[in-house]
Amino acid sequence: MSEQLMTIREMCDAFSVTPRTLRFYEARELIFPQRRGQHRLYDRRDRARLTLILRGKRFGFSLEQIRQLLELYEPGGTNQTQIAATIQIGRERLADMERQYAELEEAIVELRQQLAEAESRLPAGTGNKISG
Amino acid sequence: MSEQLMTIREMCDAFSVTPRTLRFYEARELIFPQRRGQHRLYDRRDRARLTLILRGKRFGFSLEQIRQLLELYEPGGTNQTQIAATIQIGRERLADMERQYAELEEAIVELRQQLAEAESRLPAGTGNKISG
DNA sequence: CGTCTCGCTTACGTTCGCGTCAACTTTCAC
DNA sequence: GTGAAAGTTGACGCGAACGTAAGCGAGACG
Repeated sequence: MSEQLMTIREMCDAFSVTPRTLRFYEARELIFPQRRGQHRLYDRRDRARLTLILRGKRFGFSLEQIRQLLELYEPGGTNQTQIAATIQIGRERLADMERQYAELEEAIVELRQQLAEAESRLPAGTGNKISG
Repeated sequence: MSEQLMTIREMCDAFSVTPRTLRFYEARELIFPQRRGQHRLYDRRDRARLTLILRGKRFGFSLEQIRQLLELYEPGGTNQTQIAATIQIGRERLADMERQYAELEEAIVELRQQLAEAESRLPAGTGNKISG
């Protein structure tokens, strides 16, 4: 039971995606489910990758960028040059994310200020639902 | 000179966008440059809005979401219902951003770990540039 | 045996965010 | 004035990331 294979429908329900999406990711070589005959079967690795894919998307990365990143999580080849290249890509994504992190914090602070200001223009208790 | 009007080209150079982009944002009602005859002129407000637009995009928001958010930064109408609705949208975006912030931190930690692990598979000093 | 459901592939359609002409007008330097 | 540069409005095009419909097996069920 360490493998726990899932059908495409089970995957869709678990991750809230459509079959089309999973097949699309496979076509773009982001996941590689095994086949039982014609049918796809997804194992733990596939689920881990899908988790990373969906997360990457939420951060605004393209599927191609995510595909490259995924190589970091799979010790694909032992080729030194290849590994170094993958690491380089990982560093760039990391830098992106750190920039985004800092900027996001700033934006959150600003938005909170604007919200507070806007709320002050409303009479007390006008559709406000902060607690409860 | 408190207004400091800029032409479309100056805006493009300042924000690294194309004229097409600025006209597109205007068509979508995200910015409202004044006109001198036919030509557009951008003031401080327009620049502030553009800054917010580009920032919002980096966080993965759609232009429509950004447009709605921008109303927060402009005390547009005094209609209470309208203001309350805008605030509601602002709260939702803020929640999005806070979720994203937390998730981003987690992803950064994970990616750092993966990078460290991958780097350990390389002989020391193979294209590595950590301290520059 | 028929038919239902699930999944497969192929292929065209769609939305978003612009890029890229094309054809004009406006402005500015000289 | 004249010509080049800069700006304008359509209109069509494009890549990314899927949606959607068509049509074809393969099993399960009664």
